[in-house]
Amino acid sequence: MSAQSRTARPSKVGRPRKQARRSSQDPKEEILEVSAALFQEFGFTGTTTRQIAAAAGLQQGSLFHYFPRKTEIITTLLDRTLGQALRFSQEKLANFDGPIEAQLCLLTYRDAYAICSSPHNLAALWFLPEVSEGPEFSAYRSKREQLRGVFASYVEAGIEAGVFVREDARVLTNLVFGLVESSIWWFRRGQDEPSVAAMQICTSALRLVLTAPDRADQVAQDALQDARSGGLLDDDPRDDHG
Amino acid sequence: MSAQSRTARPSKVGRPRKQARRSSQDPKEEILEVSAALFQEFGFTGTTTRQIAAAAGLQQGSLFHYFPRKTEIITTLLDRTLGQALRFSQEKLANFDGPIEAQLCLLTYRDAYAICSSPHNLAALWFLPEVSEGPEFSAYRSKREQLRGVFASYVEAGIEAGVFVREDARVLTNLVFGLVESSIWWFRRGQDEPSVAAMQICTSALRLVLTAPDRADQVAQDALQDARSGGLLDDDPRDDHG
DNA sequence: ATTATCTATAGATCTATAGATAATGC
DNA sequence: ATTATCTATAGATCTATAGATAATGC
Repeated sequence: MSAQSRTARPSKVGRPRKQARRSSQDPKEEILEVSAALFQEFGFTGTTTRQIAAAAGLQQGSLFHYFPRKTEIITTLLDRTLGQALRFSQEKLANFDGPIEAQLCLLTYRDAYAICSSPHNLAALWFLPEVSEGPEFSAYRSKREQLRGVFASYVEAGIEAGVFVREDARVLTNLVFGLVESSIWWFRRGQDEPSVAAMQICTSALRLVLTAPDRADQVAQDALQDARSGGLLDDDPRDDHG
Repeated sequence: MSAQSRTARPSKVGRPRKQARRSSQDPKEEILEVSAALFQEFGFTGTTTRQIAAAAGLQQGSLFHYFPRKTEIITTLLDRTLGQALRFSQEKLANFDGPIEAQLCLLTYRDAYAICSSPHNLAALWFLPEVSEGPEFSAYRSKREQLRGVFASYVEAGIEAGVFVREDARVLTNLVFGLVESSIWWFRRGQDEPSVAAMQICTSALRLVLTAPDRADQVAQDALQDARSGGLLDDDPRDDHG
């Protein structure tokens, strides 16, 4: 999380590795990266510390120099996934005074973009059974529920204003949230373009909620142009939702 | 799968259990049920045969009388999840000659209903990392891809006919499929009503794809009424998609 | 002296098997 | 005799720790 922990620093001190390093990355970062990939392939319990160590180029026991327990690897990853998304909605979006449909558009765009542009599909970690059910992760889950709550508040405001369809707000929120998160499963990293996918998702979300759904395309285009010229989408949204 | 395997038959023969049975269900069924629940809580690798046995009221070793290996428990469950959904689209829906939007409506309704009405949220098993990535499950995955293919063919036909929006067919398919499957994560068994949720989902799907999205509600209502009077939705869609 | 690694291993699992046991059925 | 169960255990893990080792830095 700290700026320092992300920088590459191939330390010279310490006993040399059995197998020479290939990557000149911070070992801790490398462990996190390979773990993210392995967790998605084998699950959390299904991934062994031996596998992680091998993928990161260490011996099994050496892993514990960086993470005292296996669980801390995944909690570190989870910690990184929602911070910016929440900050965006609370700091930037809250001060953006466009119509409610433009606000929901930006929220969905931003979140979808974050999911799609994250290099290791970190958002998928929330769907690991251990994470979505285990008591040791409930603090992380409530952070995610907070994000869903932001979606809910915008959906409710839109219904209230008569701009969104008068349907069950909870279901409507979940459909929008589900639409955004579906990109976790179909977006192809390296082949698809995050900004294109995010635009398709945000337009689709508007078609779902607007009482005048044919306006969706226009609303989405205008909202994004507005936001861009207002500097609302300036910062790189990477390392956001995952 | 066979009719017989689902019937309750509390056998009198054999050594009595250490803990007397509570349920008078077929033990094999009981094992499948508790396993489904445990897999969702702890994952496949994260669920031990000891946990399963305990939940089913047996000793750990006795489990292997019913399933020679742990993997066969989950493959049996997966086997049950897509059969009817595929059969519906291939046999019934293929012979239904309504407009393309009505056909997609019925497909989404039927699939969403199956997901929501399944007692143990079996559709969630597809999202277990071991299942969605492991080579030993690729045969099961391709069955699921077949279902996605059915969705794709309807979406493509609708675009071709000019009734659906001219967007990337692959993305549009995935958004619709994602919308349907999102119910896996938000539908509350026992609280929400499957038919209500399925109707909301199918209407929303139409709003996503139709060039005239304001027609969505009307199209969905008409399509379902038509299908019901035509006997298309007669059979109980339980034990379908999961 | 400090650090990053290695090696070896304790202790706790976990799956699956072998063989005993206690019912019913014939 | 057949069946469904139990008990005990082999063999293969898996996480985490302890202590040795091989670098750099002072």
